[in-house]
Amino acid sequence: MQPVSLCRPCCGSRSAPPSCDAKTGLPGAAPFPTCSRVTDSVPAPEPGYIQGLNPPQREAVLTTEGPVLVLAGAGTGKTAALTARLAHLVATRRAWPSEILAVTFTNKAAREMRERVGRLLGEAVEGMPWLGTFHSVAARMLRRHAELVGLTPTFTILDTDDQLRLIKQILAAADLDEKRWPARQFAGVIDRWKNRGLTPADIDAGESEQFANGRGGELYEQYQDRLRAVNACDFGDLLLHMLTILKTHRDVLESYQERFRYVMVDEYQDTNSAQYLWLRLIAQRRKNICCVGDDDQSIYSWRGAEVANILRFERDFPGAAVIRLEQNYRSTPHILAAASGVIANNGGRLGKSLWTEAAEGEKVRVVGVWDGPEEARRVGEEIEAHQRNGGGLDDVAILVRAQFQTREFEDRFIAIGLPYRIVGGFRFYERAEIRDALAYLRVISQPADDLAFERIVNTPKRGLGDKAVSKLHMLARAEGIPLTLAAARILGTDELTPQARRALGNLVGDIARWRDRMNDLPHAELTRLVLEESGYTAMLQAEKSTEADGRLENLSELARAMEEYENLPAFLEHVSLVMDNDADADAAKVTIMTIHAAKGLEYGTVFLVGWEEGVFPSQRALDEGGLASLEEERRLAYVAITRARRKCTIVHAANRRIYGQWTSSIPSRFVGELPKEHVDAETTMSGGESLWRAQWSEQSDPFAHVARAQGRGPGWQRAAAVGPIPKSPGASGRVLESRASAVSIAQPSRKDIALGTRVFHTKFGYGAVVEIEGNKLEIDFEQSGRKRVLDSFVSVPG
DNA sequence: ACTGCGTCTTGTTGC
DNA sequence: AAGACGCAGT
Repeated sequence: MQPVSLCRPCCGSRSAPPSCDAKTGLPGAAPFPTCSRVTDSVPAPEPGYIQGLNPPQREAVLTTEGPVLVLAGAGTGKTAALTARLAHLVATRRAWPSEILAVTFTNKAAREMRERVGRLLGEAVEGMPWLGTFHSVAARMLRRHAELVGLTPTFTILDTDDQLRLIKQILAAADLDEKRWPARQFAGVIDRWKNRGLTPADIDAGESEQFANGRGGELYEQYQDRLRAVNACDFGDLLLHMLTILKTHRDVLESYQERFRYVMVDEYQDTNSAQYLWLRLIAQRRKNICCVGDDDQSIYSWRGAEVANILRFERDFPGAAVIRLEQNYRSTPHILAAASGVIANNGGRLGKSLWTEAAEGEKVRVVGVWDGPEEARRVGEEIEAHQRNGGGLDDVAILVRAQFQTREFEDRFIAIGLPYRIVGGFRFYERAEIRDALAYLRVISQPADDLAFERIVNTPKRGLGDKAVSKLHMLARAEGIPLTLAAARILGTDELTPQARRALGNLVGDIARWRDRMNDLPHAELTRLVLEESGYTAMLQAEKSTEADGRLENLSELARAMEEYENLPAFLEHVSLVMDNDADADAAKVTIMTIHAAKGLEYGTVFLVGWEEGVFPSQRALDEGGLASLEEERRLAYVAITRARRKCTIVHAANRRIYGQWTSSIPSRFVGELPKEHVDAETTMSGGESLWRAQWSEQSDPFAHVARAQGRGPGWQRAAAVGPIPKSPGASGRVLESRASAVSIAQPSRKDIALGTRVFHTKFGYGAVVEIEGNKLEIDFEQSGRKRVLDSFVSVPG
């Protein structure tokens, strides 16, 4: 290991650099062990993967030994640096591709990295078996050691749906009221435990209190037992089980510590505790771990991500080199400044200042529209204009906060014939027919998969209802065998009605036959055969609706997709881990997706829609998460803006239908946080300004005079201001409440109000405070009953 | 055992 | 508003 090419790691400048540290100005940057060898004045030719990298990027690539934290702002060429680093490690023979662990969060990111490394190195990437998402890498490891946690290597990975059904069964068996203790909630509790790396044994009484009056731990254990019994894992288990194995089996841990000479982690700010512990165990020995991340882009705390992991990296890995990538290659200065202006409102950041050499470009536009449909119309028109100017659709994206917002755009784009693609949404593999088909395949390849069996036992209808299935369950539980086996055995008894017995007999026979054919029939063919013989296709054909036609099409699409995989298990693995499905990525289309899904991507033209209080930031974040979740929403805004290369348009609507109710809304506070000098605001509703004015009439809008004095539409000013809601025709009391909670975080709560305080409200009169939640009060009014109001609207008579 | 109807709840983000 | 769920009817 003595590559000559490494001898010029310092910034790559032609003249001998003074020192790396001086150049980057970074304290604690690890010295390059090879620097001293730069002696001659004839530099070796620079490898291709280094060319075009800026000094800090080079440093990130060439600082191979020891812990490295790369703080990479949005659009700073993080992936370029990461892939070059990978290429470098391989090209200089520091490690074989199979000796590098490289984890990302999304399959997209993993795929991209694989492709780029491939391009840098030629064919050499063939074997990068350990490049993938946390979950796919963990699954791969777990399959090798499954028996250490009581599974077989063919275990199934359950999706949320299966998981929920299993939990429901357990809660029902425990005789818990499903209303009082919803399965969803318990799923959340389990998830959080697993994210934190806690097994049932780690749940103490306090933790256990989180569910069912302290029975949480016990139920968690039952759930895990049940999973093991059906030879299955949920997502959290992939990591948790591996963690358990690494902790309890020294030999396994050491083999991985030995194997992985280098560890690289993308999007480090998104790691949860389990992932963090897993990484730390593996990297502990060699300490060659390079984490890349951006605390400002941490947007997955709801999934257990701990920003703390990145904030404390230097403490975890003493002597870590910290490298900042701050030159942005993506966006115009206006866009960058807008994003920076918003994110500057957050506290506790590591701090980075992005800069760019790009030409100034256009300011960020803020557009106010009347309502949701008009928003879609406006965006549609602008995209058509963009097309007329020769712009391509592939370079345009519409980013929404939540999935439900895509609907409006979909409707509109269908109407005007604008090609679009919705990323995420109703994912292919989550559709009922696909899940049914997969369940058949799971039953065939995995005899213990009870959940799959339950799913298909009566789909299509074959007269096996609840009664028959519960008898099966009883037998299975009594004998401790999987349902498929119980089914075969129950046929020999007279437990079932003759009709049910015949139906079940057929099914059992079918499954046995299909299993036999698994080896001689290509799996795609097998799928077609199963769908045909099970009567599933017939069932859909009988429906004769356009919907059913679509489903049939989906099924043949499924069979086609399978052909690309080596065998059935490989395909099933792919399905359980892969969420994105790019069926027809070829045609030029506008992309509609959530901001979360857009992380890591970039587009020339970006529309950020629905920037209204309650939508973005989302009402839920405002209600439950306090400041922390508001800041996460703000980071989301930062991610959103920084997706744009040249053109960023932010849209907010004055009225929107949410959960079936028309709601009038004020612009998002994030709109108000955009630095004015980088923004062009316009309020172009089809009704013109007058309509806006009429709506937000002065008499009911105490801020109208402020707005007018500023010469802007009132909504604009209100983004930052906090006040009562103007009455609009559709506005109801409920709107007022939700608005109140929307702004509550910005205000400190009052000191002069306590439970029982008698207060006065200009509209509702006198009443007593019965509940205080931050600055929201619940007041029992003498005249008008109980209401929730903001404390700033009441006075204490005295 | 299945179907249709009415009632109820429940509403983000995704590996 | 939409989907899940429970109930009664066939």
